[in-house]
Amino acid sequence: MPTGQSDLLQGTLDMLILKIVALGPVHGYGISQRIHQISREVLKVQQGSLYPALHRLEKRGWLAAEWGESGKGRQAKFYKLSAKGRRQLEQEQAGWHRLAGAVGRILQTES
Amino acid sequence: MPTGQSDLLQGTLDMLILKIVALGPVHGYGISQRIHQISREVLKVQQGSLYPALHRLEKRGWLAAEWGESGKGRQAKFYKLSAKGRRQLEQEQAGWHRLAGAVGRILQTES
DNA sequence: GCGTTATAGGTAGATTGTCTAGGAGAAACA
DNA sequence: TGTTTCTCCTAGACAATCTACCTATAACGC
Repeated sequence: MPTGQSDLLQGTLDMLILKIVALGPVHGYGISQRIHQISREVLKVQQGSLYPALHRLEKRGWLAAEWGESGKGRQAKFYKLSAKGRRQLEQEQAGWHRLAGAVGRILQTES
Repeated sequence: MPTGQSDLLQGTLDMLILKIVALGPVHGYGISQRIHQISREVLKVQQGSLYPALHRLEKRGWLAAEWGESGKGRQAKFYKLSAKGRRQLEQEQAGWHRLAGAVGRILQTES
């Protein structure tokens, strides 16, 4: 648990959300489920982290929200990626690979 | 810049410090230099992050400090890894691989 | 009918880690 | 003499996540 009490790597949540939404419109609850599933139960997004993050991303114009009907007959807020959000996702992915690669190099250093 | 204004991936600093110290005794200033060099200038540890982190790690018993002479004729505080610190490093490395792998799986997901 | 679980949205406050922006002193170099 | 480099440090701000809570409806077991 590098982040102490965290179920995530701090700073990656926005990128993960953008990525999931890029796969197609989803509602918030579905985003947390997909992150959990695709990560094979490794990553877990708490609701107290998820919803503030979604509002943050919408406010920055990276996501657009629309109320609709979930597959289970309930009202849900569906998010989709804006063009700005897609550019942001690309930047964040590039930054991730840069930083994760650098961390990897340090961890691999011997003697 | 996944972490916004950060030069690091939040939560990895302790692990990086433990790893560098595991390579052999070093003083704080040297740790930041080595992280910068080994990461090929990608990672940069600010002094305002470094020293609090070192004190934190020492307080937790993962590092032991001792004053000595740096190669440049100056007094410097040299850190070495304790047995507890070595175990902690192993755990943090395992956690890193778990989480970074999970993030990677999500980023690789297609359509 | 009743309680529980799952689905879906949300907020408030605390914690924590890192950053910015300072300060200090000694050595080396112009 | 002044500037850069080396080495240590702290205070306060900021941002992200967590815990803990709230609401409401559908479905299921009993």
